[in-house]
Amino acid sequence: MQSSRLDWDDVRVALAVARHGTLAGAARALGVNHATVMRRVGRIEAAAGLALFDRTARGYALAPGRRRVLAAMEDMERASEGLIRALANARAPMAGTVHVTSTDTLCLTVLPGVAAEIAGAAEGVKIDIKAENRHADLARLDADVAVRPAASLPEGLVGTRAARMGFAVYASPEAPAHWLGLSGALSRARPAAWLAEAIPPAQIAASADSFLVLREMAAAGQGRAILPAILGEADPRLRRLDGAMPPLATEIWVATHRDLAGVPRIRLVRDMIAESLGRRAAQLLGPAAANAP
Amino acid sequence: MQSSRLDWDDVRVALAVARHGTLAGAARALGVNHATVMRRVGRIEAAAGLALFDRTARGYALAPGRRRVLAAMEDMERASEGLIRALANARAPMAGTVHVTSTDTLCLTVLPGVAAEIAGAAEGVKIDIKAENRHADLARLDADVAVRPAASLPEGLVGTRAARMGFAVYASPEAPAHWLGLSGALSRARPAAWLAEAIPPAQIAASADSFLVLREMAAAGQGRAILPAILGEADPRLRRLDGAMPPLATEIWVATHRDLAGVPRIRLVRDMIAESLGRRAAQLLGPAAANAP
DNA sequence: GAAGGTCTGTGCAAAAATGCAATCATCGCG
DNA sequence: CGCGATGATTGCATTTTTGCACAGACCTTC
Repeated sequence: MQSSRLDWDDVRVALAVARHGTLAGAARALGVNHATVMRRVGRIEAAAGLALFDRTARGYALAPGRRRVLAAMEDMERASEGLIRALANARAPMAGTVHVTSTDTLCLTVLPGVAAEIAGAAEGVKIDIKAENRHADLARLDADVAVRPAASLPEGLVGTRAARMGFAVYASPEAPAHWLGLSGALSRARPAAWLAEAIPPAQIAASADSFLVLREMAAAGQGRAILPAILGEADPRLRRLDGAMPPLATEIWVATHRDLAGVPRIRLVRDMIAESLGRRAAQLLGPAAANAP
Repeated sequence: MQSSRLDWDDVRVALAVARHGTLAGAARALGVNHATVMRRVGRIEAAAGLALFDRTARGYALAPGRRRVLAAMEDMERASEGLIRALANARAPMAGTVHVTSTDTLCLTVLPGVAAEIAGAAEGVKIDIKAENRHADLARLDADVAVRPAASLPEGLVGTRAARMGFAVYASPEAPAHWLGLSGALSRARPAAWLAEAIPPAQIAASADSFLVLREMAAAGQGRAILPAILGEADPRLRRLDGAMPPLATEIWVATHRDLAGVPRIRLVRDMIAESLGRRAAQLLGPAAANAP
């Protein structure tokens, strides 16, 4: 093709180099010779009229000031993944409903956006979201896909850690001194363990088994609530109290029953949810819990 | 590279074939031989495991049921354009503020989204939006970029027709019989001309010089208002009255003063606004005005 | 400080992609 | 119905790309 125009496929190798930091590593990942990778990086830089990498004897490092360029290349990668999904769907059209269960927090924040993405990618696949704060249904699994903050994955389920949910303490600006407790299903969550240790029961004014309810209680000035960052940060009525609790976070698992993992449409939905959550990782983790356990 | 994996650059040629409908036409557009185009289409179909085109002796037609695939390929193209912009910006970093003027309707609907896109693409470029319903400032141009519904472009400005703004009649469900008029700067708009012809002045209950004000008046049940589809469709308080007015639409121009058209950051903003408006063309035109003059 | 490993960079031969030109099919038009 | 135009397809020569092998640089480890 023409020498001056940007070869889209070169973007893929530039991305691999940016990720691995070396020509050799990128070459292994791509399954080609490292000389090829070097020449194609040289070609894309020539086409771009600009150096993308700093070359050292130890590897290729992304040149300073190229973050936006890298982000644009990642956009292309995402688009290519969307194309691959569209092709898979055209090859073997999927249809049917996939039942997704998650906590009420996630069902009201990120999952609707994911559902819209899926509707755009696979014509016949509908997703049905069921908010369910109990953990028990993970084993019974009357849903096809479960999206759950949890320390580990129960036996019989397969899935991935897609992101981490960060927690922080939030309260209305009047800043009451007492706390709001976590009851019911929430009492197994990681923040509940800290609360039980650090805060004497006398300081707990009220409690609830839903972060959404806790958020409203906190906004009404009833106390300090431990909330997922994604809930607390978005609420203008609340302020984050940074020193009140050490950074805390939990893995978010996206899982299906082992027997269902092979069903194409279920697999598609699981993968898209995991990918979409990964894209929102920073938002889910929040500013306070960057280095939490 | 590997034969089974999707070559991103092949997506570009598949897109060209889908657009031109023939191998030869796509080859001309890409500046390569048609034999190359044919072999690369064959390759991407092999990699996809699926035929994308129906081959006839008259050309290549997109196979039925491939609309989603085409849309995904267009997503990739958009991402590649974003990459090219990011590269241009990295090559010659732009900085400074671009002043954009438009009608209050557009300033409140599509332009904020566009501004966010620009902020994501070019680090140092800020955009300042000024709502101004008068047309006079097009000639003086105390802004850098003007986004205006108008029949034609005044002398001294250069730009493109980016989309079309469709109009329809909206009213609250109580459906009053009388109308709301267009005054001030709006009296030059195309819907005003129809209103002056078709509706006797006695039937006009009130008027305003802003579609936003007219929308509120209509929502309050004060009469039937001619509104841009993008305003009327999004408002749950309003219903569209389809037979009340023939389909009507106006070109939306995205323009700069000729002397400023060469300034890189201004050119960038103008092009991104035009592209972004084009992406929202259906939304701007609305369901009623598909075949309006 | 030598040895082993990893990495970049570069000739050279093999493989693949491309351009060219010829052929065949189809459509529109006089 | 023949004629010209447009376009797909295919064989072949050429150009480009890739893989391979090797050299040199740098780091880690013993």
